[in-house]
Amino acid sequence: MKGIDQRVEAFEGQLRKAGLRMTQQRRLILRVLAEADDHPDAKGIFTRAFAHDPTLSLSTVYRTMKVLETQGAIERHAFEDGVSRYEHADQAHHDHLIDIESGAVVEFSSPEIEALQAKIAAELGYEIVRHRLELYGRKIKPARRKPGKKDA
Amino acid sequence: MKGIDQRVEAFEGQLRKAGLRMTQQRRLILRVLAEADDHPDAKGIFTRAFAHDPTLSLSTVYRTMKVLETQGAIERHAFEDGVSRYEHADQAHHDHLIDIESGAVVEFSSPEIEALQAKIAAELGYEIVRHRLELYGRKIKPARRKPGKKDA
DNA sequence: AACGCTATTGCAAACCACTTGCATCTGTCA
DNA sequence: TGACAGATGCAAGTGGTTTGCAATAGCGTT
Repeated sequence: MKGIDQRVEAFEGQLRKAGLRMTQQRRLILRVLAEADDHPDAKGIFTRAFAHDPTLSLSTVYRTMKVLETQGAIERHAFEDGVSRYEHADQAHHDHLIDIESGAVVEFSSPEIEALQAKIAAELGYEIVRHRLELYGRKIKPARRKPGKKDA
Repeated sequence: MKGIDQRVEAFEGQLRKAGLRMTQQRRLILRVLAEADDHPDAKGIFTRAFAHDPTLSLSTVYRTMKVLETQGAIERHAFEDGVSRYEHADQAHHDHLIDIESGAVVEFSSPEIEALQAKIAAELGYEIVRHRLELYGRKIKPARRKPGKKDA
C-alpha cells in the first residue's frame, strides 16, 4: 500500500488541467480503487465507498469511472459476464487469465504474443490500436509428488 | 453459398436427438445464419428473418440462439460494445480483428499464439478452457508506391 | 472571506440487451 | 388422428448503465 495519497494528488492536478474538479466523491472512489488489488465492478466500488460515505450514489460511481477512464487513470475490462470491471492504470500493460471456477483474475503479459499480434495484423493490412486477450482456464491439480517439475 | 439445406437437415437430426423440435422459426433463423457472412447480433438476425416471416418474435431469436449455442451449432462473441454477435460454428477456430473505423470483422488464426497462450497458462498453473482474443485496429494506408515493402 | 460561475451530485426515471411467465400453438410420435 | 411436451408470441421483468433535472459544492476571483 504505497503512494495512494500521491496518486490522488497527482490525479487532482490532472483533473484541474482538464477543467474538472476534485470532489470528495472522486477522492473517495480514487482511494477505493487504489486500495483494491482485484478488479471490482461498479457495484463493488460503490459498496466499498459507500461504507465511508453513505450519501454516495451509484450513478456518481459510474460517472466517475467514465471520467477516470477518459483521463487514463483506470482501465475498464468486460470479461465474459459482460459487466465492466475496473483497475487502476498505473501498471504495465498486461492481459488476464480468469479462473473459471473461482472467478479469480490473474494478470500476465507476453511480449511474444504482442509481437505476434502485431505481425498478424500487419499481414492483414492493419495496425493494432488495442487488443483484448483473456484466457479462461482452471487450475491444474498438481500430481501428488515431490514438488519438482510437473507433467503436462 | 453451398450446403445450406444440408446444414439445416443435419441440424434437424441433431435437434431430434436432443428431444427438440425443428420448427419453422428455427429453420428460418438457421437459414439466415447460414447465409450471413458477417457477425450479426440478435436484432440483426431478427430483422433479416422477420422479412421472411413477420410473425417471428425477437424472443424466439434469443431463445433459438441459446439452443443453437448449446448444440454447438453457432458461436457467440461479445466484442467491445458488449452485444452478443453470432456466427455459425462449422468453421475452424479463429480469432477476430475488428476494424475500429468500419466495424468490419476479419477472422484470423495463429497456432503460434495459441501455443504461447497454453504455455503461459501452464506456467501459471492453469489449463486453458477457452479464450478470447480480439485485435482492434485500423487499416494501414499503403504508401503510394510500387507495392513492394512498406515503411513502418 | 464571501461571490459567482459551472462542474458535480443524488434521485428517479429512462435505456438497452436480454430473459421469462403464461396461455396458446404446433411438432412428433404412437 | 390424437395427445402431450416442446416452442412461440406477447408483455412484463431483469440487471447493468445512463441521463434529465434541480440542488449542491469546487475553485478562481474579488
